[in-house]
Amino acid sequence: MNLPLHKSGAGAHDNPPSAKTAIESVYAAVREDILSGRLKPGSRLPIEHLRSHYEVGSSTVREALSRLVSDTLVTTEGQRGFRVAPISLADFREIVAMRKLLEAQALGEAIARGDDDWEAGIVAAFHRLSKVEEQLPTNAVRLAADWEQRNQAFHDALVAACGNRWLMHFRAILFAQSSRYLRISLTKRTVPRDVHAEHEALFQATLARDTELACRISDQHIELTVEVIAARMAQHGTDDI
Amino acid sequence: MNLPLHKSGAGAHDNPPSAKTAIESVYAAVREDILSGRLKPGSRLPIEHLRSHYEVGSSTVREALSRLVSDTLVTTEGQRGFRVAPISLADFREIVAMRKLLEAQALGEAIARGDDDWEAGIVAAFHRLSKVEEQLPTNAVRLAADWEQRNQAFHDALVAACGNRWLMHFRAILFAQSSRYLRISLTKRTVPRDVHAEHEALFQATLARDTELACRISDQHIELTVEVIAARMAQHGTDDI
DNA sequence: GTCAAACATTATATCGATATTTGTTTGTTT
DNA sequence: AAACAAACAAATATCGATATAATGTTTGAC
Repeated sequence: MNLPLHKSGAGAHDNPPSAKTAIESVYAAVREDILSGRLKPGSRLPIEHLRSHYEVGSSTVREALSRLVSDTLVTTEGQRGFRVAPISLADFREIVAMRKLLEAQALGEAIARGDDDWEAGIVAAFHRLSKVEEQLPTNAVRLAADWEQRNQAFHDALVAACGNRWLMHFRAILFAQSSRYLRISLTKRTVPRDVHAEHEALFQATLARDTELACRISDQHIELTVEVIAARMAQHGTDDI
Repeated sequence: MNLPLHKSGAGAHDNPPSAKTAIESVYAAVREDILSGRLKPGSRLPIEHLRSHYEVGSSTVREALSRLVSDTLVTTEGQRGFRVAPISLADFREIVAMRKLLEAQALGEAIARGDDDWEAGIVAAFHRLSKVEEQLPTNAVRLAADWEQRNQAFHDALVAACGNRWLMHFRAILFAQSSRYLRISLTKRTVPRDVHAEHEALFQATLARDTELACRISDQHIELTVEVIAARMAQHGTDDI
């Protein structure tokens, strides 16, 4: 967990805007702590604990947690308080299935509708991602956060021209859920995989406007994470709860 | 809007469970008021107003509204309070596009995995729906609420065997959004349409396990609502905001 | 007559205290 | 010793009050 951050305009997120109000600060902080795994899946989120930790009132904490509920990062039942949403291999498989569906759909629409600005955005994002992926083998741990940011930016750029806001919304939710799982595998690589090659192939196919090929690569790209996570979770014994 | 309901265990919803706590009561009530159109799209949701109306504290209202935010039925920006999520024809078109995608996917998986219980559930739900659709032409207004409930139950039954919880979750969100629009057209029918025939075709194709046909019918079934809503919204001048 | 700045008003965001509920421990009974 | 019940402890849900920001209005200048 972090140090108190109330009224410090920090927070390098794009999805939850800038975080001006106290609720938004706590929302962003808890969200980040969940995504990063600092708050363990299934663990309780005691109000009083968070309240003193973030130095805010209890209602503020409750409201922040409430907003995380429908993001499905936090659960709440009856009168038993809040919990970090649990994870499981089965859940991850369902997330992956959905991501394949939505990502392919978004990619197809983006390819059909994208203009020159869209292409330029992809080129730029791919360049930034490539830069960090070159050094990734030697400096994996140090660059992990940077890579994750640029990876997301690249994938966002690919579908930026997709006109459907609902598709983008659901896609963002699933991406956040995925990253909870993927951070498990960031530190130690169990399944060999040339991620950069996948990204490059996706990059080429998209700019060539080859929808069918791009979608096929996207599917594989997402599907490959399953093996990685399955291996890690089996090894950790984290496959339930 | 409704009468106060705090601590009265009412609420005929299934999605938001039974509503035991005050927050859940307010959540369910506001949700229903939004879906039914009693709370107009884009209108403000002043805390004090709701507080006295539902006879609860302000924090309770805030928390209930917060949970509606990520359901995308309520919006909130900065320090400007809460609003009912706006509607627009463009938004509805995007919802429809997503629903076609997800409904077809869910239907396909359900057909592939469904067992006898699944079939039985469909038969029962279809029977219940048919009963009310027979009388619909003569008694449209009186049966509207009943029809809506059974219609949802039927469509839920069709995809009940789909194993992907995320798919079901997103589907439920979109269904709720849709119903905000569809209630506009429930009272007065502008575009002639034999809904029962569509339901029967969908019923037959699904039980025959003809995935391709069922998905095609499902697509058409959803797509047809666009014309209905487009006509109504143009006529109402509600196409923006 | 238009614009802008200070003020008043309204409503939001936030807080800490209180009342219920849940979970646990202790003590009693068969 | 096991099962049950009552009392205790911890944490949640809820409340109303206060501080703070946003909005609307009046006043004053150009």
